[in-house]
Amino acid sequence: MTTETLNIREMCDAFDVTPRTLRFYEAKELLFPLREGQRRLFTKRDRARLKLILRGKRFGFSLEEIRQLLDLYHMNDGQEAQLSKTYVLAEQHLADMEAQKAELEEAIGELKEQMVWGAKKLATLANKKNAAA
Amino acid sequence: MTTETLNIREMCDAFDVTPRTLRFYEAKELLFPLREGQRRLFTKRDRARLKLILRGKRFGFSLEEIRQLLDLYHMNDGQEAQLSKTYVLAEQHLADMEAQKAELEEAIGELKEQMVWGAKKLATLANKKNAAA
DNA sequence: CGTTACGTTTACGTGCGCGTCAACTTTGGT
DNA sequence: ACCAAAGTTGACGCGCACGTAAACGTAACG
Repeated sequence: MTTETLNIREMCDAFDVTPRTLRFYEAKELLFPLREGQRRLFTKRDRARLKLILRGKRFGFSLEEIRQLLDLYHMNDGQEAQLSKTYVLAEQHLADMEAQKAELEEAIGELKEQMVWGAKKLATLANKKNAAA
Repeated sequence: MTTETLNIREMCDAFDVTPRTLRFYEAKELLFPLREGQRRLFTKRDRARLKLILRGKRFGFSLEEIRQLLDLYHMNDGQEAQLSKTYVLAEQHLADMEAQKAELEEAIGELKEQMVWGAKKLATLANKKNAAA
């Protein structure tokens, strides 16, 4: 094994975030790096979680929402109550994401239409310039 | 024509936002309501823009990014330089949105997998309870 | 043994997207 | 004429997601 764990700098470089961000996420209980003395060691688990965190952010979820979602990807030892609660949460998130996907597709379609329109407008302007020359 | 323009309350009800939000968007030059005395009158144009604003927010764009995007849907009278600049911006936004769509699909797939896993776990726990009874 | 590099905690600062008064004008109803 | 409802402009406040500076630890290198 080359690098079982990453120190904070390696972690930052790997995910293009700042140390502050990683410490902040730890304080918010989104990450749980090991400690070597007082230094943080980020495990494979932390890397998987961070990937999901950054993805969630891109989808517009708050860190608190993401924290709850992360539990789903960590349903190892939970009791049934906790587990099914997490499951329900995941269902809602899934619904949100599929709604967002639908809206995104609609928005992409509309934006493309507008761009076709803009392209035509640009073409006519270019023609006028040529005609004037 | 029944209601050519909406006052602030009607606008709020129509889009489920607060007056503060509408005034804030106007201050940020995202909306340009007419004035009847000092009161705002929101036109069809404002309604179209607000719809796009709220959509943009759901996709995680900042108000400033949205403001620039809105110009595309308003390419009426611009000069060629401005227009082609806006077009380039739109291309980037489109690329962003399609990337987001791809990632969203991936995320949906992964989440579904995890949920299948969670469902199985829940099933085994339910079985154990029945067996104990 | 110093100092340089990297990491740590603590704490205050910042930009965004509004919320929430306060004080005032304008309008419609009785 | 009066009052309440609705709207207006400041101005300050707040939660989130970090940025940033200060003061300190420690490990390694020359």
